[in-house]
This record gives sequence, C-alpha cells and structure tokens, in this order.
Amino acid sequence: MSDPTESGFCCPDHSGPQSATRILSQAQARAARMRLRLTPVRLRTLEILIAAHGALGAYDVLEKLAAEGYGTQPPVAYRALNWLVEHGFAHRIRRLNAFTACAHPADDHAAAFFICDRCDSVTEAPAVAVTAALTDAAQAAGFAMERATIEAVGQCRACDGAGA
Amino acid sequence: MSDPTESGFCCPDHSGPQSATRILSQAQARAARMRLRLTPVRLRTLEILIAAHGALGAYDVLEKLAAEGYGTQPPVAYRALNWLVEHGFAHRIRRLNAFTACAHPADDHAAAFFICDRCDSVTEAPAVAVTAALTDAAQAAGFAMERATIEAVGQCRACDGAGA
DNA sequence: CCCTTGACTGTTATGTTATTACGTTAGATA
DNA sequence: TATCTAACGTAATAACATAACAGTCAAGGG
Repeated sequence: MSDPTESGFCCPDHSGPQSATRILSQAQARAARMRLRLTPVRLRTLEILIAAHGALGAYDVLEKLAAEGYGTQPPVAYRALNWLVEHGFAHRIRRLNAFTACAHPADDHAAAFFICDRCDSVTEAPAVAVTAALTDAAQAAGFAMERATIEAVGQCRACDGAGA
Repeated sequence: MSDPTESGFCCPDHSGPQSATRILSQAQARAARMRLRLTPVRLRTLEILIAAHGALGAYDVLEKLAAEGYGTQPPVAYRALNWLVEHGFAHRIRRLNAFTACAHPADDHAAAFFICDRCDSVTEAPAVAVTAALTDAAQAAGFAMERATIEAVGQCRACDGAGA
C-alpha cells in the first residue's frame, strides 16, 4: 500500500498550505508536549482521517482499522475518534455524522466548516470573527458559552465554478 | 388532557416574549399566506414541539403521535418534522439529533441555538451578526454558502447562576 | 358524474449511527 | 512483584433515519 501521508493535504481545491505529513508531525509534537498518549490505534485513526482528504464516518474508519488488525467493533473507532476530537486532533462534522482531521493541530483555534453539497468536501476555516459574534449573542442571551459547532453548507470553489 | 398551548413559551428562563399560542398562530398565518398545507399531522407535530419547551427527538414525537391515533412508524414523524423544518416552522438541532419549534415563524431569519448541558434546554437566538461573519469567512474561502448550522453548548442563565 | 392526478398518509423492512457493559491487556508505579 | 489505571477488544443493543410501496382523498378536467 502506498503511504497516503506522502500526498499533500489538498481538498477541495488541492492547494492547501498544509501537507499531510506536516499535519501529522504537528499533531505528534503537540501530543508529546502535552503528554497525551497518541497510541497506535489513535495514531492510525488520525492517519486514516488525514489520508481521507475529507470527512469519514466512524464505520468507515472502523473498517480500515479492522482490516489492519485492530478491533472490529464500533467502540474501537468511536473511542479513538472521540479522543482525537477531545484533544483537538480532529473535528466532528455533525451534519455528516462524520469526522475529519484537524488541519491546524498545532494551536487551539475556533473553526468553522464549509461542506460542499456537490463533492462532499469539508474545508476547515478559521472562525475567530464568527466565534466572537456568537459569544456576543450568547452574552446578550445570558448564556455561558463553552464551545460551538459552526457548519455551513454550499458549494466549494471548484464545484461552484464548474457546475453552475 | 390540558391544552399545552395555553402555557407560555418559557424555556430556559421562563421569561420569553413569545407565548406558545402566539407562535402557533403566527405559524398558521404564515402557512395560510404561503399556501402551505399545515395538515393535521403536521399541525399536531408542531403543537407537540411547542408544548415540549425544548428539543424533542423524532421518536419522542412519534410516540405522542402514535398515542393520538396517527401512524406508528418512524416515517410519520420524520416526514412531518422534515416538512416543518423545510418550511421554517421548526429547526433541527444536530448536536441533539432533535427538533424544536421555531420561536419566530413569522419571518425568515438566521438563528443560532444555545444548548444547556445541564438542563438540556435549547434557546433560539437571532444570529444576524454571526451569519454575516460566517458569510465573510465563506467568501474569503471561495465558498458559496447556502445555509448554516450554528449551535453553542454551555450553561443557560438559570443553570449558570444556580449550579456554579 | 367519473376519471385522472398528485399530495399526503400509513406500513413493512432495513440501513446507519452510537453506546452500554464487561472482561482482558499492558504500561506505570510503589 | 503486587497493584493500579488507562487503554483495548468484544458482545449486545439502543437510538436515529430512510427506502420502497400501497392506500386515501381532494381538486380539476372531460
């Protein structure tokens, strides 16, 4: 099998600034720094997400893990995925019931996700301004916000240009 | 059975400006204006959502519908709920796999949702500024945004004051 | 009036996503 | 080495969602 981490991180327009290998090493560095145990299953799960170039369902991940000799049951995938999300190495895309590797695991950050309804690509974008506006709205409502899910559906650059 | 639509729309702090009856009549007025068929199942589903004072799962709704002589199978609930969401009478809360009545069915609006992780209440808030910021971010990414899901998790006013 | 049409409702069956519970393993530590 | 705990594996099941098809009924044309 060719090593998927060799390819660039490139969806949906194949011009992203981050290579897959770079994302992976950033993640490993942060895990070491924070004494987080990036175990074999977790690491492999992260690699699978990175190589997927987009969001994968838990059962997609599980299938790959099982094929490589890891556990065959749902909790194996869910545990690894939830751990990755909890520690900032991945994100959960609720609209798709799926998970995607974090594109910037080096730093804590607020992110929004753009989901293309043509090619199903998922793009992570910085969302500092959006989060600030949401924080304001929360304060106005007397709500103590902890975290947020911000997902937009539409067409990515490639599909919007090509399709119509 | 007491009529749940008589009570005020009041979660999570029991001080909302909209009464349940008012929401319902706004919805009926809009349905009439737009020639949308708010059939018995759909109307009853909407009433159930309004009376719930928060988000309900599709199967919760189904249970109530079934008890009242409507269909007993999931598609009955999902069809009504999806129709309500599609036409702006309700919202889907993805983080909870649940649905909630729209608090302002009179007008089209961008909304954000504040989900309390203590009491599970869901508050709908106007999100014009948030949506504007998100639209900006989308444009910067070359993404043609159509609609967005904005959900925040934290503590509502009541729980934040009371709990800790 | 009768028929067609299309929207709506109901049911069967199945597919998809996620969790609970419990036993085992393996690394860290006293 | 004895013990502790986080992590892992598996079985079973719960929770969420949809496809496909049949029956109902009201509106409109002949």
